[in-house]
Amino acid sequence: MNSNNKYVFKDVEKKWREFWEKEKVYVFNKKSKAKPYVVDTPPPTVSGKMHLGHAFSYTQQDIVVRYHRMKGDNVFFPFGTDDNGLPTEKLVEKLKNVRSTKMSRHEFVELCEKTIEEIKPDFINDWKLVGMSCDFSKTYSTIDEHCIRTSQKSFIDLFKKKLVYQSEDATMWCVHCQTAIAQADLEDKERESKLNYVKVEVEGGSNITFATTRPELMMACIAISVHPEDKRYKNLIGKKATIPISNIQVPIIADDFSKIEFGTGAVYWCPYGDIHDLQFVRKHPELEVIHILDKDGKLNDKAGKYKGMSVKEARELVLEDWKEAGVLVKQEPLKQVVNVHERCGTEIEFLSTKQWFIKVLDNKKKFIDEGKKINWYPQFMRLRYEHWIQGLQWDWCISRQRHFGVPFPVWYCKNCSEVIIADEKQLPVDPLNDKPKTKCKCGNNEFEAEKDVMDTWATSSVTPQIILNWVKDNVYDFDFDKMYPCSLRPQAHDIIRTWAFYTIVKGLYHHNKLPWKDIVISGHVLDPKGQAMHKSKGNAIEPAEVLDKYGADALRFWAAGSKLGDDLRYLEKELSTGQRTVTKLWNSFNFARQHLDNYKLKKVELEIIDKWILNKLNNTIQICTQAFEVYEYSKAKAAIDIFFWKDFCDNYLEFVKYRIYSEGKSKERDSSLFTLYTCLLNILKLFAPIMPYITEQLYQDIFKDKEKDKSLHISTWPIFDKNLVDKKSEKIGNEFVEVVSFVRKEKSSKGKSLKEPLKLLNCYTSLKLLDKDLKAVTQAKEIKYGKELKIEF
RNA sequence: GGGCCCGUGGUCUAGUGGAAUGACGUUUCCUUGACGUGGAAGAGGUCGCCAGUUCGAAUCUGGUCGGGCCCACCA
Repeated sequence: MNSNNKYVFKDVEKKWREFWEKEKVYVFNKKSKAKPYVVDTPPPTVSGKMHLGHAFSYTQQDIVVRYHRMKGDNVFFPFGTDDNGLPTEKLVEKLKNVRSTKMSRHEFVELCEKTIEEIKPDFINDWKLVGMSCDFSKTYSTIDEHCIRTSQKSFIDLFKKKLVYQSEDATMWCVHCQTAIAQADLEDKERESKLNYVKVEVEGGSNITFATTRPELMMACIAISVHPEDKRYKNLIGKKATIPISNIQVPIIADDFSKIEFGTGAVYWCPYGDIHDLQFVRKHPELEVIHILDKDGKLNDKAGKYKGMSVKEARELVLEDWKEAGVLVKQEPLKQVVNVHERCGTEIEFLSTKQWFIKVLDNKKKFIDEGKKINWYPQFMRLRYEHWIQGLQWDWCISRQRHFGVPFPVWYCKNCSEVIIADEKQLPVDPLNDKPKTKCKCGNNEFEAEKDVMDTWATSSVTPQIILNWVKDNVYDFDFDKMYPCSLRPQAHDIIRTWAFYTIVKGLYHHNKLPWKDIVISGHVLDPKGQAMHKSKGNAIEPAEVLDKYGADALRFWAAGSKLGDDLRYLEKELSTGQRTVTKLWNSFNFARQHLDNYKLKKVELEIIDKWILNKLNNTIQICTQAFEVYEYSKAKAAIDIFFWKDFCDNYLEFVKYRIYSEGKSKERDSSLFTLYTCLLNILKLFAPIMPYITEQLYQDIFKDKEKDKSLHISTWPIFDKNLVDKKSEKIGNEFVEVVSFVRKEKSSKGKSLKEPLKLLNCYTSLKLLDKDLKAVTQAKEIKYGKELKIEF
């Protein structure tokens, strides 16, 4: 390395990435007796390419994990991918231009497996490029045998504990994906709708007008309700109304669900138009539900002339028919918020189907109480968890009428319909290919397989069990009972209601123990205007571009700048700040190494200025350590950044140059070299979690022979050294800085160079001890000590 | 409608009771001894608004306006 040496981040990153892998620097050491620190890493959904949001949040995780590793914890930082279920199916459909509904299941599953194998290596590599210190020696996939085994064991355990049940009832249904979905899979969408007022005849010659947004369900109408206190309709309660066109006669009943003020106060009920229909039907068991909608969203036989039409088509036609019949008396525009399936944006319907559910409603209080025992960072994120639970209206529907997912370990007896659960020893099981180990209780040996697959969340909610070897198949070499729970769950805030919640549910149900001690919630990356980044909006930035232009360390430096849990805008200029920090490190260490090449660390009597900077270093170590302990990586970053750039480079290095360059051996020079060495090494360590590449390069260049650790990243985290604390030197040093900056200001305001000599400097008596330093730094020919601060050129 | 978060120089941001932090931008100056992707100095803020608590409020309380997110939504 010489002064013309430029830092080429691409070469450096590649070199150390390969080194870390070869030397197994991040591989979990099961023989270590240190305290284990297990990270329940989020398995990213395989989606072709990493996006900037990933780079952002995974970097933040990696930073805190690297701190723990250096601190001496025995870190297990696994890596897996989520690559089954609806998101994967959607991806494969898009990449291969196919529709799963138009293929055989077998064919489609094979295509999924093949496609995933094609794209996964590059996908995982993106995580390595940003410098993730995961143990990549073994990665899991949520559809591999180990995970299927774990997921199926989870199901069986819940089944035995009667925490999972099968039910045939109205459930939320996506007519596009043609599967049941869970409450957590919903998203809100505002739409312009019309409230249609329809006048219908009532027996005895009177009439009633109801208002509806869903004309298409007319053929399924089973009742009209009015508020019991509504004076307008009191005399109609109990009578029958005739729905036009269909000529169905329905009762007019009293129900306080009908609001007197909304619409006309009269509601027509066509189960299932929305969730209220369910509640209504349960309240009125005497009414028989008419199922009019098929799984594909088309109206069926019971829809009469509207049979075969989609909801949208039927809506138009019914309105036309009503208009023609003269019963559509009014239409008013209505802003309506509807629930849509988050994966495809399709408005959900309610269909009566048979599904598997995990009980959650019965234990809301327990989940909330237990949630309080987890350390949430930032703390307020716990409220999102609690509010979600409070708002839950459904048990957790885990069955999906899809193809590529973990199969239920379930058969049905062809004779008596008994549910047969697989034996735990035969997992993983595919009921379509395998058979139960024993006959049915009724003696029959013929079975029908459960064809549904599990929702991805049903599997990703057991990541702690997956990584800690609950199924004891030794894919991961752990004693589950000793290792569970994990130390940390890092994740983003949008999946608190799903991943965090479901994982807690499973942990409590299976082990009656929370899955982790800490949960750290990260934010999202936004575009420069503060909008969410979406490929479809065209404002998405690819990490590959950023890595190519600025390097991983600069990207990480940027990601470390957001406050814990906060969203962060992507402003390109902030990447160059990171890049400049890398350059500054490179240059300052480049300077220092000329003087440290043959230096051996030895104890010396320290100069006051050296004690001053070591005090600052100590404070910085303390601030960084405390910040990292509570996952406040951005505070740690700010502290080390200021220490390095302002205190160390701008001040300290300038203060000691004259001693460093002085000829021959001297106490003063030795003191400066000791301090230089100590500061530099600790700066590297403090920056190591944030910028692993440049720091490793400098460590290997300058310190490797002297410090012995094969990698900076498994060297020890700096410890606050009481012996270096010296309040008196700190005070004098601060005064010294004050005088120096006074002199700099005077020179600057006169347009003079900082090297301009001074004829005379008047300064405080307390600095008399620093006469040599002052003369060297200010270029003063003569210094007079007193109470004044004054200069003469 | 309910809840949570936020509102600090042109932009972004630190700061939960005691003289307003840093970055970017901007202006002036400084290049023989690591770095001009640098250094020094300067300009620029009624800390959204109003009221209250306090000796003292960016910080606490109440209200208000504005932005973001989550949840619920009326047939």
